[in-house]
Amino acid sequence: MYRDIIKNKGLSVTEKRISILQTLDTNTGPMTIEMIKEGLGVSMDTSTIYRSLKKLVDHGVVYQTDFRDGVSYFEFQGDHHHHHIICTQCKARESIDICIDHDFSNIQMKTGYTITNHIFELFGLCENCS
Amino acid sequence: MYRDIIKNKGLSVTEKRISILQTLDTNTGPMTIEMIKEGLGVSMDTSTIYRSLKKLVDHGVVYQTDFRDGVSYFEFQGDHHHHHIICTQCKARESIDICIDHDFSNIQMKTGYTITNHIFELFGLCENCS
DNA sequence: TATATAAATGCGAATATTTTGCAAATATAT
DNA sequence: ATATATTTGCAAAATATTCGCATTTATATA
Repeated sequence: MYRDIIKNKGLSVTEKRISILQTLDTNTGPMTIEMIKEGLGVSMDTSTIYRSLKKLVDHGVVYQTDFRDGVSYFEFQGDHHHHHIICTQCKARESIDICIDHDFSNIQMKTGYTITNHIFELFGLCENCS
Repeated sequence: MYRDIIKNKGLSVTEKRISILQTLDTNTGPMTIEMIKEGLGVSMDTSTIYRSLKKLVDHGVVYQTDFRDGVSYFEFQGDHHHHHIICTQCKARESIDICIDHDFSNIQMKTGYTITNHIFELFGLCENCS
């Protein structure tokens, strides 16, 4: 339940935030703010979407990523999340089901940080563009 | 030699590009476009810096990353490059000398992509902000 | 359940990074 | 040395993202 996910992170539970999570979870693949705004049933101010997502990302509920095309992308992150590979020429994009080591406890120890989320993306040339 | 690095990637060798690489290599830590512009001895148009960096990044000569503060960061990438951990609250940032598996040959096989570069960054709360 | 405090939201506008088109200059290949 | 392809500067435009403030909504405590 989205309500619980939000609550368990110590965040305020609002209808807006639930809607955002639902929208991300329903759609497959990363969404931009614009896409989320359209995907939502309800009307929501853009700044609200930005602010909500920032909280959700910082608490590891949503995966935020960057495909270097000038916009941020967001994806619901249940227990898993996946990464992507992007063609720097034609901008094609695929999900990859790997496979970086997500155990960051060493780094937490060394740095003293509490790690809540991360970004990992691969770039290159797709088969056609190679 | 910067000249050779550029040439070996099949890119045109220009004084501008050499200067950019030199600037990145001289300074320690990730630089924004603004920082690069100031760090350069010579005058260079902003769009030239952007365009040059795009090429250098796409060919794996420069590491481009995103700390989610609205600007892109660039770092010279010799044989190594390093990743970072960023505090989502106070924006503090440290380098980490790990340690993700940089052997992407499996993924290249599976996807057919030729991987030229990637991004990997950790986010969380630093000791003070925890 | 009612009340006080804290946090989230909408609105409007501002900020500033990044991109683009075109002509001139420079690099590359033959 | 010449022709072709690429890069650069200039100036302007596009647009994602952020911010302040008043209002509404959520949370915690009695």
